[in-house]
Amino acid sequence: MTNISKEDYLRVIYKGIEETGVVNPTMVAVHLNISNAAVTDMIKKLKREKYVSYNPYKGIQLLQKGKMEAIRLVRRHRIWETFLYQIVGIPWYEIDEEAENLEHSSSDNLIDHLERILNYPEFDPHGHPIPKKDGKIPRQKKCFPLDQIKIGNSGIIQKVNDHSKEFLFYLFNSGLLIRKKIKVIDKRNFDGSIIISVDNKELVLSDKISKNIFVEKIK
Amino acid sequence: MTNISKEDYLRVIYKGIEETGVVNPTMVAVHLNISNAAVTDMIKKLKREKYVSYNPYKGIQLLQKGKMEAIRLVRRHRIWETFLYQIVGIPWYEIDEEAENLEHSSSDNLIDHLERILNYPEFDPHGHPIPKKDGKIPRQKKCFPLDQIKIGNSGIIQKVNDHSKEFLFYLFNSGLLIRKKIKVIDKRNFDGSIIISVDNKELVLSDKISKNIFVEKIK
DNA sequence: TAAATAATTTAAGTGAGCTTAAATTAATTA
DNA sequence: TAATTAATTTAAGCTCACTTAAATTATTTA
Repeated sequence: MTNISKEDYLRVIYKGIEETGVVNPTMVAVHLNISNAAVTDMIKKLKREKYVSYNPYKGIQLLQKGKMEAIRLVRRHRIWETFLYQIVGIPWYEIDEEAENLEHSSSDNLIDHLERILNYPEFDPHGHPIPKKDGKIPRQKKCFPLDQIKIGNSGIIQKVNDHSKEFLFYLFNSGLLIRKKIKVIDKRNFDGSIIISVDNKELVLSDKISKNIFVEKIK
Repeated sequence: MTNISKEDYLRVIYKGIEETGVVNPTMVAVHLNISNAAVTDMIKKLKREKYVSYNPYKGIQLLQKGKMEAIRLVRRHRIWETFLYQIVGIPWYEIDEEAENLEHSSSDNLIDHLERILNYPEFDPHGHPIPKKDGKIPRQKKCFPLDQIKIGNSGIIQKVNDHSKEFLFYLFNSGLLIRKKIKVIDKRNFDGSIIISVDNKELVLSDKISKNIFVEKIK
């Protein structure tokens, strides 16, 4: 048994919209690693309770109530990540899974305390904005997935979109950290991989990796 | 639905034994606020999985496996309480309920980090010992419930056994904190209440209150 | 020691959140 | 546009952790 909560569904829907603009039940099922039938059930419930609107084949939308809940959860998650990283000293590539556990079991009051201790940070260690208590989301720098940067151009890593331990551990060991400057040296069209330089070293990145690294363009 | 976990049962059994020496299903049901029948079910399961031994009307015992699990949970709980109090700044009378949420969703690794930050504390803010990683429990000062202290004698508050917000809030506002020195001025036999002095003020405490305050005797 | 009381167990049932398999519906492609 | 493919829903069923009510068993008390 998995026992995923309503909150998890809302978070996945929210992040799906944030990242790809549209979310359908299959995407939710894949992300939560459950059957489509289970998602159908839960969407019915979320719809009945006015968290989402939904039309088959047209995608799921968050209604006011659902968006608020999702943002509250995302806030809790990202504040925990920042706290675990900055105060507790958990490594960058482990904070996501710890935060995922804690986010469901912390009161708003506790989260506000953590935020104060951190001095009201605007971004988490992966570069994602931390929603304020009132739901406002800090403005992000305009940035692009690394695979869209042209040969010869440079950028600063501002965000990573995949939070799996393996992916982040790889980036960590390659020195591909937030705020690092990189330059695109070459691209291989046949497999989409990309050659970049960081810290005067050259690295070959698969398209799967480069699609999940977001950089701010610089001259 | 309440959905109390196996861990909660073990914790209640452990603390029951710690405090009164013996635990039966009814006590567990009362503490967890569920029906006796639910406890019967779970005890069957805990027994089958070798966490506890049990004979009707004879009480529940923790087996090695169950004791280890319970101690692990108690450790997590008390380290969180200490962390929330010392590092996060949550008030004394609120840490128990926050910790109760967090204790189920933190890895051993996270707990070890918190313990290090706290410099390996031996007691939590309520005066209870924090089990070490290896399961060892720090030695406590010999102490007695306040209602057993004789008139004219003094003591130092070392532990409180009721962690409810209302109880602790009352103690907090009366200045009855851990390490405080108190003296028993008088007792009323007809209702078991007791008059003590703390910080040069006199207080009347019901027997329900004084039974939950543990003091170390001093001359 | 029999009756009263208290503790415990059994029985039947509920709701949440899943599962798989089959059926339906929509979108895409030949 | 018909056939194929993909997305979605329905149906039936499972487990878990509860519930209440009734039955049983042990302990206590008169």
